[in-house]
Amino acid sequence: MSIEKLSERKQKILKAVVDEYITSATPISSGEIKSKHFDEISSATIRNELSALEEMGYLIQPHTSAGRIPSKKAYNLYVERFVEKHPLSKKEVAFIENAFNDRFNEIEDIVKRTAKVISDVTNYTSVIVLKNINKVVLKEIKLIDLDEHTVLVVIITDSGIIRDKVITLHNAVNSQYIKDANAMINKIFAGKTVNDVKSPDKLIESEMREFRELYESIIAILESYADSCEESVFMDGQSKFLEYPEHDRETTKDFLSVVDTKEKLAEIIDDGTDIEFNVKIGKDEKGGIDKCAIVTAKYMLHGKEIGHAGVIGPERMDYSKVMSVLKCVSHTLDEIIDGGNNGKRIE
Amino acid sequence: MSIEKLSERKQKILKAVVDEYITSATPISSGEIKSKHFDEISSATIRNELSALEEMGYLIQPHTSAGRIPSKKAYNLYVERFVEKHPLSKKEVAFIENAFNDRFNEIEDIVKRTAKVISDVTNYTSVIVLKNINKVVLKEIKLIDLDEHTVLVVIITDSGIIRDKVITLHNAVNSQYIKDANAMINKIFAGKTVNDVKSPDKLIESEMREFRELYESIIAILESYADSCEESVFMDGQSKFLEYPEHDRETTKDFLSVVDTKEKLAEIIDDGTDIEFNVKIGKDEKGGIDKCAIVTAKYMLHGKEIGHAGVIGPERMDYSKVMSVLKCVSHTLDEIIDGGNNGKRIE
DNA sequence: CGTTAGCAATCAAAAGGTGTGACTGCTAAC
DNA sequence: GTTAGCAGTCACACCTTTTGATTGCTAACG
Repeated sequence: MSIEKLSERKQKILKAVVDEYITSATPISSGEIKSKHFDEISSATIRNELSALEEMGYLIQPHTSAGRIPSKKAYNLYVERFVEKHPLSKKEVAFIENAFNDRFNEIEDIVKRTAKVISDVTNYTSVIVLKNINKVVLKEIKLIDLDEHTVLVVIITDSGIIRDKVITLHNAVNSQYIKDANAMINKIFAGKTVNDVKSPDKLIESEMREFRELYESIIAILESYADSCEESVFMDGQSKFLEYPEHDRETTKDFLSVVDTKEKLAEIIDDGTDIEFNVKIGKDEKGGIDKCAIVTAKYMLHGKEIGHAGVIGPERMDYSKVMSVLKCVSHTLDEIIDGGNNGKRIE
Repeated sequence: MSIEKLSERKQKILKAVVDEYITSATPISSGEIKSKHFDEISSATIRNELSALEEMGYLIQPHTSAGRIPSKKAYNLYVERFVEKHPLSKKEVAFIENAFNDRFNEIEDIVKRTAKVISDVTNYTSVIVLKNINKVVLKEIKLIDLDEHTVLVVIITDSGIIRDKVITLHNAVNSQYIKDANAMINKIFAGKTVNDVKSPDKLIESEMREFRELYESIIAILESYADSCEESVFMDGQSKFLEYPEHDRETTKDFLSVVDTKEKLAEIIDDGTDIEFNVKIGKDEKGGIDKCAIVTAKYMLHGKEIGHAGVIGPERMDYSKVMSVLKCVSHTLDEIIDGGNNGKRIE
């Protein structure tokens, strides 16, 4: 799999095969390439080159009398070398911008729209995974006594995301008790990550014995918070998966079982590597879906990673377009959020 | 489609056809019925009866030399008349009880488990829709000033479900301002439904002009709250859909496009009718999925409807089992929640 | 030596033909 | 009303043939 030296012409021919296959999904013949890309050389010459490319593992012949289709190796090379800037049409850019050009309420709403717009413009299934919140740092925990048996717990993190829950205590408590508990809890939790807090140590437990019931409830809330955040996965355009004929029953089943467990999906979309774009072609030990390509992009906000957006489609997906769309959506989001219009109408 | 008088024997034969078809998914012949259900009468007689049932629209013959398959009409009759109590095996009941016999944190967690257990035991795709919260009555809105530009808004409803959000104000405010605003807001909102509040009238707007920014933010939160609650849909076992051979490409696409838009799905699962079980067979003007049956059950808690749970499978689904499972899960949930162990380990 | 034309070889996919078996519908007798 | 018996039907499986696209090879060409 080292970088073999491919002659200029071989590269051009290989690119031609992939380009053609992306749109036609049928094996590409030497004649087709000649007529559409290389009218100056004969089909026989192209045949020789194709034969060599097959030898090198870039092309596959389904059967002797068929044209060639690209191998995974070819797609990987294609993504690495041949994906050029795909200028989106004015219509497409307008469509993307328009999608956000409307009142929106909160993060969830924005994310849903983002998923929808990506799926609509690319015509593939889109997935968005919000960053695992376990790494978020707790800023403050507020306890507010509603009455003597119920307390409202509000969790505030450094990213401003909060969660709350009303808990019911078996023993009656008063305001002072709550204040004391609050001080103690903040002393322990403030500045820690949700993950740190999830597995409390014995020492803390003994310190908190006075507020045992309250303390345990808070731990439970944090756990549930961490759990629920782990799975903030949004999808759109699932039904588009079946618009591609190579997605047969088996592949669709595979796709659905990945989609079914959000954790698996999140792992695939956000695989921990720190690069802008990631392309996974086919299925390997580390997951993926057979006969499918998954293109993911890291989404940033104010220099911080906020999540990953991805697209699931056939191996022969329109990589340039997908990448351009992911980039354009990212840009648009940036501008809108930076506009500070959070929660207001954009005008 | 009126209730035609079917002789006892016709009914028995029709039931036999449906029962057989549910397990075999192949057209049922007269001989099969004779050997498995009616050894006392001849296949010729059964043929005559089958012929009559076909005439009446209960059965369909894919072609002259094939057996018969049930029509939608047959399924509807079957569900109405022949679905008997299907005693779940001890293993199944234990499995269901076990699923909840563990620490769980909050409503979302319970719902996810419920979806999973229903899908696992029935082997169909499960869907749970939590009741549209728009009908929930607002009990109180609490404003808590965090600092002079940020206020925490907490919404408390009669079902104890709350939501909160930190809002940022452009103009600095003090505690007294917040207190006044809080009083005013409660005067207006308390006792109303979220839906009522979503479209405020002019009069209120003029009353609130002093607190305009705050007021508008709260309306926005309520709207977003209503929106997000409308879509509390949970699914499990999507990939099981393809385990049924009659679910071809077209049907799967249909299924996925319903699943794709949670609103559509929610509408199908919770169609507003006030009956315990609802069975939708095939697709009609009011939605549904072609070649599929959707069985839904109303889930109650303390006499109040909390949502609907449903199962999506082939038309020939095991209706008795599905209904029994839905009932059993409902029971188990009831017991666990009534145990008051909300947020604690069950022992 | 790379390139090319020409041509036989290959093979999937489509089209056509045949047999088989599982049913039914009908008829006539019970 | 029920039944046995039998002819009729038709999907399905299997095979063969045809078609057409495409290749690989070879020999000639510049």
